[in-house]
Amino acid sequence: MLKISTRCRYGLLAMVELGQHDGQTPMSVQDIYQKQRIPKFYLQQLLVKLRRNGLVESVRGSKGGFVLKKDPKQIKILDIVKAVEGPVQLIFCTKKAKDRCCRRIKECLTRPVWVELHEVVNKVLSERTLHDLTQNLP
Amino acid sequence: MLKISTRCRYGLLAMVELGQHDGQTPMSVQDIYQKQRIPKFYLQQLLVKLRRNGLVESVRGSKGGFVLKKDPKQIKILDIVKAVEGPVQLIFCTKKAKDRCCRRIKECLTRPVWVELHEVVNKVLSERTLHDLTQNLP
DNA sequence: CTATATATGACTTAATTTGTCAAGTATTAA
DNA sequence: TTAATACTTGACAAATTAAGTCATATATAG
Repeated sequence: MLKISTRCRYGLLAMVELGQHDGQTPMSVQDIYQKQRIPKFYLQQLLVKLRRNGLVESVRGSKGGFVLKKDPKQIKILDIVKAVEGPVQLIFCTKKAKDRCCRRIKECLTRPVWVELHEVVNKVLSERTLHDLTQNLP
Repeated sequence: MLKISTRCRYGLLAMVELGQHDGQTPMSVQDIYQKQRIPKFYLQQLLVKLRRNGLVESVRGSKGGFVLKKDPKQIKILDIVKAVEGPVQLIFCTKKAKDRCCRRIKECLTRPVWVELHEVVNKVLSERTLHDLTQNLP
């Protein structure tokens, strides 16, 4: 429970790798694989998701690969997590989805903690950027 | 990823139910089931875990059931979560288990976010108590 | 004694995660 | 143009974890 999935870890690792790279020439899956030893086919899948979510750009053909699409300062960690995993929903009774829960009063007595957790996690993930990680700044 | 498991939700629901109860006479699995509709056999398992972790006391035999073992103010939500699920480890490279990770330098560039998440989650769970929930206080 | 409860551990079933593969399409260096 | 390189897609399989059930044993109030 509440474990960071490999999808997330790998996804962030790949992004950090791209962030460390020159920013001009594309890095191929092979390149990233050689640095991080993330299973190649799996990594590829994740990169596709990152591309579809506008975080990286792909360059096809020989010498192709992937490049960050934005300034690392503009890339929230939350964006990366969402890209590879979908929205971070610790519970299904946030404000937006309130109708899906709380039919029983007692259940709602437990809700505040989960909501607080949900908020605090989303806060951290949306305050930190890729830049924070590649620059070793707080 | 990062979803609250039913074990946690059920476990906390059961504890809240016990917290709402008179605190003297035991509540049977059946009683809790009737309030919360948590699958009976599953609930039982969870209660056994809560007992083994010193959060509830069991009274066997007719009119038996479960009672909170401590003052709700002394019961951290984290205790409950740990009881039903084991330690909350978002990642496996916290200070204590540092040796199990970070063999690759780059991987550690991603570590700070996960550590921060880990800490923030554990903080919330250990600051909130059962009493906070049953009393609707912040 | 008996009805009611918990205790325990094994066992299913379902869902999710993680990872692989194959066949195809696109691009470019040479 | 061609060979090499790389991305695209969707299906699939293995492994792990979560969720839920059951049978049997043990304890106790009345």
